[in-house]
Amino acid sequence: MTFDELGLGAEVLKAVAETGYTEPTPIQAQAIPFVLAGRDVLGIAQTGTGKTASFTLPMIEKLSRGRARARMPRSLILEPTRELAAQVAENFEKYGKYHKLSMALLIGGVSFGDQEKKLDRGVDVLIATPGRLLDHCGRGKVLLTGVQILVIDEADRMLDMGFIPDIEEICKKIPFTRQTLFFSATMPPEIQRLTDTFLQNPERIEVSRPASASTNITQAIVKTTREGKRDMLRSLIRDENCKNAIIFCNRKRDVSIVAKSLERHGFSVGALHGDLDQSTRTKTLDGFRAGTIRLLVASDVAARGLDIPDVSHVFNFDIPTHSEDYVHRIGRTGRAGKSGIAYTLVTREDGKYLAQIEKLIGNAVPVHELTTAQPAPVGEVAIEAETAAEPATAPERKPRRSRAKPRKPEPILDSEALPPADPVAELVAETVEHIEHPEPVRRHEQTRHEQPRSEPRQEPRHERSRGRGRRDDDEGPKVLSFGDHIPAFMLNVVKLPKKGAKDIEEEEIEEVDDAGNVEEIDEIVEVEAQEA
DNA sequence: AAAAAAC
Repeated sequence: MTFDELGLGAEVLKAVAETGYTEPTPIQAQAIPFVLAGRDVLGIAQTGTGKTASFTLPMIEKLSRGRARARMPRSLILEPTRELAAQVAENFEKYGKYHKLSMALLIGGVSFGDQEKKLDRGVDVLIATPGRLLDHCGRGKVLLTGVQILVIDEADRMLDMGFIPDIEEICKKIPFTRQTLFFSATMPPEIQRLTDTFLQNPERIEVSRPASASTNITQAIVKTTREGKRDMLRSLIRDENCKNAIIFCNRKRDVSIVAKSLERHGFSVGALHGDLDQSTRTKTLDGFRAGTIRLLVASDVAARGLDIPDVSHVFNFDIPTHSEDYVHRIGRTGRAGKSGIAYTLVTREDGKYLAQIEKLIGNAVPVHELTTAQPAPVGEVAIEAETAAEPATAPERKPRRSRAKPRKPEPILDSEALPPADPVAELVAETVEHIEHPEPVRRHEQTRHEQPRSEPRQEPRHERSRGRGRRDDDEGPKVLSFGDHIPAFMLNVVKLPKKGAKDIEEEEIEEVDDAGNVEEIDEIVEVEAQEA
């Protein structure tokens, strides 16, 4: 089967040929003729199956006839994340290079000005995330009554993210005479219901999963402890001689911390999550694609759909708590016919998540043992930043002002240089730890204000906004309904037992120490809270 | 339990 047989025009075929693709993927082969024929399509497929081109190619073909009018786009593609939207836009540019199609990318986090200018000039293809599109609609800058082709991509993810009401609102603005292409990786009942209302007599096309739990991705779990994760990660990165890697964390805060930690250890690293400003997100992703950033520490914003052809490794710094996400995350490697390696750090608290993952993929994930206990000398490790030799790559430490507790001195020996610990003794120690402190309470806000402070410091906003924890010497939250007076009972804070509290405080400091600079981490968290 | 998406 070749692309010529699908009914696409010469210009599109030329653009496809120039990218080097000769053979359509199953979803392309099946969907393209139906899209060209004007049929609604329900595509059940994940990214990595060539799904994007299965709608962009025939859309370019269809839109090549006709002209756009101001503020009335002729087609609309909805994507759940900004990065995916940008990726689809690139796809259009690549395959539409021999057509004069105008395109606008409407995503949040960037200025309205350019987007409005493009809309005014009239666009053939509008690619958008729901929030920003509705914003433009509300401002009267775009009319959807001229949309002839609507694409709803990654529908199940839109559902996960709570976008369905937005999608329904957007669909109401588009005439029924449109052609609708609807893509989803899975078909939960809620999505099924949507297809019944959005689609008319659709052609259902289902393609098998791309190499998810299959041959070209080698998977393994690596046993570690919560405290030992960053050490273990570095050992793995060195051990594996990674070309590049995506490192997934479950929380945005941990993305920042792990990225800082790796940076401090001289690695070439970038961080990606939804609270970073869009220009940083774009720059980081471009840098990773181009190879100037070798390690990408990311939240699940990068778990699905991102198409980076050449990712050698995926590390799950945190095991995903939703087993579906595991498949998506590891699917960022082993793409475009390449092989990939996916390691998941697992602690003893993660057992049930691992069980769910193994159930989903249908087999047990083997345990990986480190092959070296020695840290590689910095200069010899390819993946570490070229500038790693000069310790200036580590961010300069600002003096700590927010904590009275003195820093723990740097250990003389890197922990990796120590002989491997006796696993049995370790397990016993962990178990004892666990029995002594059965609840790993992490409410450090409450422990912090027991520490004397050298100078008053404003509580980071995320702590204030959550309303728990309060220092005796600050003003406290303003509660409007009580004026400035706050009844005493509202200021009661449940005190943790002294011993437990101390342990937690120490753990927090250690964590942040390794990550680099206490102040900086606090600032990051604060900035994130403000942006959220 | 968390992430994502609008100012």
